[in-house]
Amino acid sequence: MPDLTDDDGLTVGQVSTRLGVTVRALHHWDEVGLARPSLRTAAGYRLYTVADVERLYRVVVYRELGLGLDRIRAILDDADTDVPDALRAQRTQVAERINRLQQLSAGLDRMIDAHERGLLLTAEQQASIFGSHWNPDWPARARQRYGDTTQWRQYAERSASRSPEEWQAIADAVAGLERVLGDAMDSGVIPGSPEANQLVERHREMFSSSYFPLTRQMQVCLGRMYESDPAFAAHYDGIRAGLATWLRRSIDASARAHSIDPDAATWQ
Amino acid sequence: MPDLTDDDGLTVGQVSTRLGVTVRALHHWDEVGLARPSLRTAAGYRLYTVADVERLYRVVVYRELGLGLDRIRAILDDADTDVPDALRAQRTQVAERINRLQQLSAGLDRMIDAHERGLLLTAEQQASIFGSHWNPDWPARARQRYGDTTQWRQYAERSASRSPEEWQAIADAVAGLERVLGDAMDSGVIPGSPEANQLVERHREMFSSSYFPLTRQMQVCLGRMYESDPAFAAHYDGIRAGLATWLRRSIDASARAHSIDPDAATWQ
DNA sequence: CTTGACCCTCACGCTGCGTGAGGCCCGAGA
DNA sequence: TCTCGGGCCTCACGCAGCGTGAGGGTCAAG
Repeated sequence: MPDLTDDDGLTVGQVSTRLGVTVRALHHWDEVGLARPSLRTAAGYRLYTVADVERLYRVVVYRELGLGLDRIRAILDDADTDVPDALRAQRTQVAERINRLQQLSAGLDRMIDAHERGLLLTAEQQASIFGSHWNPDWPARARQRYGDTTQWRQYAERSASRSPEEWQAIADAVAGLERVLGDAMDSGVIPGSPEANQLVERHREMFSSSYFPLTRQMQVCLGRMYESDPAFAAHYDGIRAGLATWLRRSIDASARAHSIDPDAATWQ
Repeated sequence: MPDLTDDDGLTVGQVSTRLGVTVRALHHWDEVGLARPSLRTAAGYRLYTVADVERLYRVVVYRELGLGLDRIRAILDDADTDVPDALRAQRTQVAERINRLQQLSAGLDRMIDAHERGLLLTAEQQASIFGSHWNPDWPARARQRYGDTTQWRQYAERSASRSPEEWQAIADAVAGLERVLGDAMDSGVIPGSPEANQLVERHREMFSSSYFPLTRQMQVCLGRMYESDPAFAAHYDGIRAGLATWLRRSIDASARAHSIDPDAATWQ
C-alpha cells in the first residue's frame, strides 16, 4: 500500500495543478516519451519525482513559447542542440505567421469595405475612371437595394480584388461596347437579327465577367431598367438618341430566341 | 461515351489548374458538401458546370481570407448570413492570433537573450541588486564555460521569467544565508555537526530554487570552487575571514554523511 | 463496506486536406 | 485491336496535440 503523500513522487493531479497543465497533457507527453514519470505505483499510478517535475517544467516553458514537442525534445535531450538557434528558428517562423496573418487582416478589411461600400475607390478615382456622369452615391444606393442578394455578394468579392487599373480596363471595355452598340443601331441593325443577338450575348458576357454572372432572364430585367430608369436612360441616350430603347428591344428579342418570354422574366 | 472537351463541364484536373487548388481539395469540398459538381459522367467523373465553378471560386476567395469551411458554407448558402459581420468576426480572431504570436515573439526574444547573456538586467541593475563587488562580465564568462550544459539551460530558462524584483529577492536571500553562515562559523559551529549539515542543506535548496537543481556531488564541486577561485574566495572571506574554507569543509562533511566521497565528486 | 475523488487505459474527434494504394477510363499510337 | 500513359475514381491512414468521454480499478475516510 504505497503512500502517495510522501515525497516518492507526485501523482498526475498534483503535478497538473502545480504546473498548470492538464492531466491529459501529462498522459500525452508520457505516451510520446517526451516526459515520463520514472516511477509507477503497484496500481499503475504515475509518480513524478522531483527531477521529473523539473523536466516537465522545462517542457511547459518551451511549450508556452510555441515550440513543437519534437523541438522541445531536441532541446531537452540533445546536448549538442543549440538552444538559441532553435529559438531563433522559432522566432522566424512566428514572424512569418504574423506576416501572413497581417496580410489576411488587410484582405479582410478590403473585403469588408467591398461589401459595405461596393467600390474601393475614392470619389476622385471613380470620377476619373467612370467619367463625369458618374455619381459616387450609386454604389451605396445599389447596396441598399441589392445588398442581401447573392449577386451583390459576388460583385463585392470580385471588386475586393480589383485595382484601379482593372476598373479602368472594365470601364474602357464597357465604353467600347456601348460605342459598338450605338454604331450598330446607327447602321440599321434590327433587334432580333443575328448581329443584334450576337451583340446582346457580348453584352451579357462582359457584364458577367465584370460584375457577376448574368442569366438571360436577369439581362431582360436589366434591359428594362436601362430604359425605365432615368439615370440609365439618360446615359444610353447620351451615347445615341434611342439607344436605351434599342438595347431593351434587342435583349427582349434575343431572349425570345432562347425561348424566354421577356414580359415574364424575373430577376433571380 | 461522354465528350469531356465540350462545355458540359470541367473535370477536377481542369478546375484545379484554373483555380489553383489541388484535386484533393475539390474532392474534400465535395465530400463535406461545401461545393459539389452538379454532374457526373457515366464513369463517375466529376463534371463542374460554369455555375459550379463560380461557387468554387467564391470558396477559394474566402478560404484565402482564412475562413473555415463551415463559415464559408454559411456565407454561400444562408442568404441571411451577414457577410460583413462574419468577416469582422474573422478579423477579430486574426487580430487575437496576431497578438498571441507577438507575445510569443517577445518571449522568444527574452529567452534567447537569457541563453546568450545569462542575465537580462542592465549593468546598473546588476550593480544595484548584487552590490558593488559584482562584475557584469561574470554572466558572460559563466556562459563561456557552462553554456552547453543542461544546468546553464535550466538557469537561462528560469532567468528569462525573472523580473528585477525577483532577482532582488534572490540576492537578499543569498546575502541573508551568507550572513547566517558567517554567524554560525563565528559561534563555533563545526563542519560535520548537525547544525552545519542543516545549513549546507539550506544552501543547496536555496541554490536549487534560485539557479538550477543542485545535486550533492555538484555542491561539493561548488564548495571547492568557492575556496579555490580567487573571486569567490575573496567574496566569502570578505564576509568573514576563513568562511570560504569553512563552507567547503562543511559541504565536504555533509557529503560524507550522505556516503559521497568529496574527493571523487564530479560536476554533473 | 461504501462513497467520492483520483487514477488507469483505450479510442474517437478535431481541421483540412496530403499522400499513397489499388484499380477503372479515355484518347492516341502501333 | 491491343496497349500505353495520363487522368480519374474510392478508400483510408496520417498529422499535432491534446479534449473528451467510456468503462473500470484505487485510495482514504466515514
